[in-house]
This record gives sequence, C-alpha cells and structure tokens, in this order.
Amino acid sequence: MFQTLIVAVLAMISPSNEQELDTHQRLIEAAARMFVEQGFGSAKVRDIVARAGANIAAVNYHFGSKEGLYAAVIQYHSAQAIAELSQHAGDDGVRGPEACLRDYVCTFLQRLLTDTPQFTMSKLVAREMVDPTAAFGLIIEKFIWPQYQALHAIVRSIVGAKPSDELVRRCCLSVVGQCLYYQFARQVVARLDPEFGYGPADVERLAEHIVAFSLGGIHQSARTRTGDAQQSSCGDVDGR
Amino acid sequence: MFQTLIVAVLAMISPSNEQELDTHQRLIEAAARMFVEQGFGSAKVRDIVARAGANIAAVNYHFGSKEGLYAAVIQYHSAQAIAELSQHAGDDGVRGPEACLRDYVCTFLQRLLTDTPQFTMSKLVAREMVDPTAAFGLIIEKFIWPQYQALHAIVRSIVGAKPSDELVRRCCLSVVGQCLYYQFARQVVARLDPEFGYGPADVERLAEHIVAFSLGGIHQSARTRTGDAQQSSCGDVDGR
Amino acid sequence: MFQTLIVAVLAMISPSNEQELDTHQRLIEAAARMFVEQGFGSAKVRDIVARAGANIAAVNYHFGSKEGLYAAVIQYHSAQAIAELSQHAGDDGVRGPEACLRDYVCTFLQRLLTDTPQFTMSKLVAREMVDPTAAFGLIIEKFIWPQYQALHAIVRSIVGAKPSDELVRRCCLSVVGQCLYYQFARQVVARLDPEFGYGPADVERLAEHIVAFSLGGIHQSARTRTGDAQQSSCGDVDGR
Amino acid sequence: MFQTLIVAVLAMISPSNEQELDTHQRLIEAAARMFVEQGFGSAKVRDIVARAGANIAAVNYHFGSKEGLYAAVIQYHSAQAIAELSQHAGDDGVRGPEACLRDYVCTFLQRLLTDTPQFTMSKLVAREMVDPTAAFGLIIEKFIWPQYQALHAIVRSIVGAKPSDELVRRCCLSVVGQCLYYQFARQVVARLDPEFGYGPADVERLAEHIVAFSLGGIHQSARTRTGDAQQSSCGDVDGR
DNA sequence: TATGAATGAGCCTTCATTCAT
DNA sequence: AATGAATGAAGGCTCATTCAT
Repeated sequence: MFQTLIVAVLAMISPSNEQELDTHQRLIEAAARMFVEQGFGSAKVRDIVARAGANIAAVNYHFGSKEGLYAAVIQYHSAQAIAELSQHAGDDGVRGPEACLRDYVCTFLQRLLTDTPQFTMSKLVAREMVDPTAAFGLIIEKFIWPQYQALHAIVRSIVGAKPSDELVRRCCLSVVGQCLYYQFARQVVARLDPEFGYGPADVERLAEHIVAFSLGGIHQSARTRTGDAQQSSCGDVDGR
Repeated sequence: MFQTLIVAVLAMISPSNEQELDTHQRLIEAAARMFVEQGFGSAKVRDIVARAGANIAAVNYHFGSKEGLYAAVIQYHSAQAIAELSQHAGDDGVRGPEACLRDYVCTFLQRLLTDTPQFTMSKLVAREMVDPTAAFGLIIEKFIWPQYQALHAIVRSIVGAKPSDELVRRCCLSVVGQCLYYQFARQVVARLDPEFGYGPADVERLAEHIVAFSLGGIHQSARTRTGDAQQSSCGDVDGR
Repeated sequence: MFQTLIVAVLAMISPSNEQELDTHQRLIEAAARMFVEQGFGSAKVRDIVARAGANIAAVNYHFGSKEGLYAAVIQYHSAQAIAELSQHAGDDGVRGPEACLRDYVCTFLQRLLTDTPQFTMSKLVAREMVDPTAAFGLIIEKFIWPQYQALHAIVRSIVGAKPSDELVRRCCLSVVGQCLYYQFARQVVARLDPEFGYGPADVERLAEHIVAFSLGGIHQSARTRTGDAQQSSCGDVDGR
Repeated sequence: MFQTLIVAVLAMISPSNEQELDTHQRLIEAAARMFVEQGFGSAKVRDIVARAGANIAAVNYHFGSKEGLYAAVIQYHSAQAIAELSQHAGDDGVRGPEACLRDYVCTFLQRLLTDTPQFTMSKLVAREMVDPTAAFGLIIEKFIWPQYQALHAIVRSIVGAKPSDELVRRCCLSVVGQCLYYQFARQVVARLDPEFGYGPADVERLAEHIVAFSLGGIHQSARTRTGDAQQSSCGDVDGR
C-alpha cells in the first residue's frame, strides 16, 4: 500500500525511472514491447517477466493468463493513446476544415511513426489485422472508432453540405490508407523509397504531401460525384 | 532448391507417376492455405500434411524444414502472381496515362480482393510486414518491385516531364496505400463502413473512387510542388 | 499446537474478539469440507481460505502448512466423532449382547451415512485408506480402534466364553465390512441396487438386514469353528 | 509393423521379458503401477514414461493425454481381469449353489489379494470410489457388473425360489462387502488384526470364514424375511 | 496479528524434427 | 522414396509457500 504510493509519487517525479514502477505496470510495459516486437503468439511469458524483472508466476497472478495480460496491454495503451490524442483534438471553429485536416494528418503521422502510445497501438493493431484475437473488438471501439469519427467530421466539412455518406467514408479511408501504409509497410517503403528515412523532416514533408494529395483527391471525388458516374471502366477485366 | 527442380522435371517427363510427385505440389498448396489462414508460426506441419494427404515426415523430406516449405510457397505463388500480372501488363501506347492508371488500379484491386494467387501473396506479404522472415527480401524483389515499377511509370507520365523523383514516389505510395488498406484492414473496413461488402460491384465502385481521388491528388500534388513548399504547418506540434 | 491452545483460551476470555479468533475454526471447517469433497491433494488452499473468508497466508500462519491444517482437521473431527459416539455407547448390562449388536449397527450405519462428524471422518478415512498420510496412525488409534473395541466386546459376548480371538476378529471385520461397503462404495451401490436411496427408511431396513445376516453369520461361524475345519476347498485354485 | 509382430511373438514366448514389449504396452503397464500406487492425480507422466523407458512425449503420442492413458489402463486391465475370471466362471450344474459360493469367494479373494489384473483393477476401483473420474461408468459396466451378476445368480439359487430381489441384493452386497474390506482396508486390518498377514494360508482361512459366515447370514436373512419384519429397533436412535 | 504480493519448482502438453525401416 | 513411431526442448499454467509490511 504505502510503498505503492511512494512508487506512484516517484513515478510522477521521475517517470523515466522504470525500475520504481510496481510489478503490475512493469509487466504491462514489458509485455507491450514484446507483443509489438514479436506478436502475441511468439512472445514468451518467460521473456516478458524477465524483461519486467518479475517472477514467472506474476503474469497469472496479476492478469490471470497471458491473454489477460494482452488485454490489459491493449486497454492501457489504448486509453493512453486516446487521452493523448484528445489533447490535440481541439479542432475547427475559427480555422477552416482544410486546416483541420492538415492538423489531423500532421498529428496522426507524427504519433504514428514515433515511439508513442499510439505507435505502440498501431503496431498491435497491425498484428490484430492479420491475426485477430478476442481483443480486436475492443480495439476498434476504443481506439480506431474515435479517431475515425474525428476525421469523418473534418472530411464532411470539406466536402460540403449533404454529402452522400459513401463519398465521405471513401475519402476518409483514402486518407488513413495513405498514412497507415507508411507505418504498416515500413520495410517496403525503406526499399521502394530508400531516401525516406522516417526522420522528423521526412515525416513533415510526407504530411505535406498527404494533405495536398488528399485535398486534391477529396475535391476531385466530390466533383466526380456531382457529375456522377462517368463510365465504368473496370468491367472489362478478366473477360466478362 | 535443386531437388525441387528435379522433381519438376520428372513431373514433365513421366506424368503417369503423378500421384507420387504431386505430394510436393499438394504440400505447397496446402501449406499456402494454412500460412494464409494462420500465419507461419501458428500453422502446424501436422495440419498441413493432413490437408495434403501426406506423411508427417514429408515436409522435412521434400523441403528440409517448415521454413523450407514456406520459402517454396513464397516462390511458387510469387511466380504465379507475377505470371498472371504480366498478362494484364498492357501499358500505355495509344491510351493516355490516366487510362493506364485506371486500368492498373482496377486490376490491382480485383486481384487483391478476390481469391487469386496475388490474393494469396498479398495475405502472405501482410504477414511478412508484421513478422518479416528471410523470405521478405525475395518477396520485395520478385513480387512488389515489378508492380511498383509499373505504377511508377504511369504516375511519371501523368505528372509530366522531369518530375522530381520524390513526388512520383510519394504519389505512388499514396495510390497503393489506398488500395492495400482495403485488403489489409478488411476487418476494420467491415466495421467502419459496413455497407462495403467486398462484392464485385463494391470493388468496382471502390476502384472508381480511388482512381478519381488519386488523379485529383496527383494533379494537386504536382501543382503544389510547382508552387513549392507553402508554409510548414506541422512543426509546432507537441510544443503548443 | 501451543499457539492453538492460547487462541482457544483467549477465545474464552474475550468472546468479543470472536471474529478474529474464529478464523482458526473457520479454516478447519472449510478445510474439512474441501478435503472430504476433493481429497487432500486436490483441495487447494486458495479455495479453502476463500470458503473460510480468510487470507491466503492464513493456513500457513495458523497451521504451518497445508499438511498441518489437514492434521488439525483430522484431530478436530476425530475428537468430535468420538465424543458423539460415547454418548450412545450405551452397552450391555440388562440387554442381551444381540440387542447390543443391533444397537451398534443401527447407530453406526446412521452416523456413517448421514452428515455428522463421523460421516466426515469416514470419508476422510476412506481417502486415507487409498492414500495414507502421516495422520493415518492417529486416525486408527483415536477413531477406529475405540469403535472396534466396542464391537469386539459385543461379538465376544455373543460367541460365548473363551472364544478363539481369531473367530471374534473375523466376525467383527465381517460386520464392519458390510457396513462400510455402503459408505465406501456409494456410487457402486447406486448402480448395482438403484432402489437403495440412502434415505432414513433405506438405512433402517439395511441395518435390519445386516444385523440379521451378521447374527446368522456369527452363529454359523461359531458352529463351524467348533466342528473345526471341514475340508479346505480353496487350495486347488490356479492349479486346475 | 514387422518389429511389432516379432515383439508380440517374443512376448508370448517370454512374457517376463518386459523389455521387449512395444512402447504402447510398456506405457500401459508402467502407468497401471503408478496409478495404483499414487492415484491418477498424483502420478506424474514423467515418472510413468521413465518407468516405461519411453520419451516424455510418448504418452500424448499414443494416448492423446494423461487421461487417455488412464482410460487405456482401465480398459486393458478390466478386459484382462474379466478374461481371467471367465476361465473360472464355470459354475453350478452338478455342484450345489453353496459349493459355487465357496468357489466364488475363494477365487475372488485370491485374485483380490494377490498381484493379478483383478488386484490392479480393485486398487483402481478403490481410488475411483473416493475420486470418481470419467472412467468410472466404464469400470462398473465392464468390470463390476459381470462379477456382481455371477454372485447374484449363486445367491439366488441358495435363497430358493422367488426371492424378493432386495433380499438377494442385500446378501450379495454383504458378501462382497466382507471380501472387499480386506482389500480396501489393508492398513486397518494390519492394525486391528496383526496376525492376519495376507499370506496364502491366511487368505484360505479367511475365505473359509467368509463362506461360513455368509451362508449362515444368507439362511438367517431368508428366514427373517419369511417371518417378516420383527420389530424395528433402530427408530429410537437420536431421539425421534 | 494479519495481509496479499511475490516466488519458483514442477506439471501437462505441443510441435518440429529425426531415425529406423 | 516414403513411412510413422519416437524425440526433447520449450511453453503456459498451477499452487503451496514466503516475505515485507
């Protein structure tokens, strides 16, 4: 009890001093790193507890099972990431929606590509996408959906009054698709575009590109939507 | 490697002996399904050989190890996918570059989202991205790079003469990012956009959107590039 | 041991402090139920303390170890059962020895088959028989031997003066064997004789049977004993 | 395959040479010993495989799990015991039913108290009685019921025409109760009757006693049954 | 005195791989 | 060439016990 309090206080004073965190928290952080690096299946409890300086039985004691630990990691980092985002969620009002989009993309990319709770979450989400676990529903509700909603509002403003929902959805996914690709396909980007080094300057220029590209894309999509379906030009593929 | 070749040659020479020789091929196909469904780590060789109707020792006998089998799967399906793509590599010439982009995106998305060798490969690539193996370099060289090059040429044509390489690269990745998101994040899309059902009609309309969005984006990016860096508006993040 | 005594004395001195002191007793009772239901090995101290509303460390604190708790349970319930028996130890005197036997069997069976301290003990004894612990000697001395002695006296009276010890011992064990079978082999009885439901009426009729059967058996044995060994008819087994 | 055959033949030639049995059989026999000695829960698969000279994974390979091995042990020894019994099941006809009872008890006791498959089974059954597993139903059907039926027929003959079923059942259970007590309560017998040493001569005299006692008991019970319920003399216990 | 977090030995099981045939 | 029984390292989890407070 008392010790816990002291530890908590120390954690506030010197949050870099991980040594002083309690076992519960140390396990979550060590596990987060391991799950990000190796995935749920490949991460070994023995390695996690070693990294956390805890006993092999600590995982079951604190979280019931390896899966329970995973869920705790998801919940903790999800909450952290959302809390962090909400600080910068202050949007429109005076600024126009395009400035909001610029802000959204810049923040999103910076968080996504540097070592923050959101970075951790995105890595875990990437793993969930190819190997979904029971925690996937939780992730979408608590982590993905709020972010998507914010973007949706911005895009809706840009497109203008009474947009068909589908158009907005398509544009939102086009925006996030561009961003996430740089996170998800880091290794591929490194080969296809060796000059992109994921440094702060790189990320800044990337954000500029995605904003410009997306604004152009959104406006073009809205225009196309107005003029309605030109000609379907995909139907002839594969011989049908 | 070498043995595989021998087997393939023998298969051509004596097709009557198919039953035995097919074990090799049956293993590759069964393994491809299992690796796509469960990933390399979670797929069990017992399940693979059961699905292939082969003996438990067949994997090590034919491929040396589970990893050898995985490499064989990558190589086989990569070759299949490339062969299939080259059939539709119909490029410019008479058509304008924008029509080529339309064709590229349509074909890419259709292959990506339906059960073809490329679909198999994309699933495996998605797994490689979060859990790279020794086969990843091979995949990029043989599977990803050729497709990227084709797109690069198209985008280069659209942007116009002497484009800075970076602009083209950025635009290419923006295009593929949009496409791959629908493959990679199927489960998320299903929740964020429940009306999108991955049916042929859905895919066709999606392709239309991505083409329009991307053309708008490319042109806007090119324009922005010309007028050059307006103001950097991301640098103040984290400091306000 | 010593500490237990102190606690008991304190309980008498300051009954207001019962809540805390009762932990000791609550543990014994919870443990008795668990040991009866699941056996020493399968019963978990976590479950026992949970059932007793005590702390996980309480077992080791009060009894030194799980085994210490088990010994305490044996001792406590053994004393309880013996105390209870001595109330009905009403023996011969005016009544004849056959009436005493009837009384003994009736009481024995009723205690054995209903939820009394003796019932608890018998269940534990059954477990000790297949998995003896260090407490087994104690059980025989304190719990089994007194009861056996009482029966021995009765049977000795029935058989008559100067019986060979062996005859009496044989008959005693024949009597208790019949009784204990219904306790020990409850599950088997339930299948071989589904009409026997272990209700009060069933037990009463069972007692009648065992008394009649045993009296017939004792008299016959005594007669046979007098006429001495007829012919040995078992020796040829395995060789025919 | 071939080796298995050779081993099987060798097993017939020199059944004492356990070394030559195949792993499957060696595991069953080693497991039987361990389960008899320590019970299902306390027996460790590591010890079993060590005793069988097999690998730790052999249990799961051959029997799926520890429980599967247990079931195999039950089935094997149950079949062995029944097969052995059926050789001596040749009963009545010329001999009277009382001679049959004598034969039954002699055989039963000898098998029960010496190291035969039935001995093994009885030990396991004793454990099942205090700690039933899923195999208990199997045991009753395959092992206990056949033996009970044989005794039932004999007792029915002794009691005479049209006996109430209950009387026969009661007498049967009185007979087996006497016998099983010596097996089940070995340790108690050793203390209450130290002169009984479980040697062949002891067993022979015990059989004589149980036969005489039981015949006297059965006849007395039948007589009592005819004269019907004398007076219920148990109802006054415990104050009702 | 009493707590509950922490410990570590040990258990059953899984699984890719090997070996004798 | 192909089989399948056998291997052994390693993994997650259980549980009685201990220790600092």
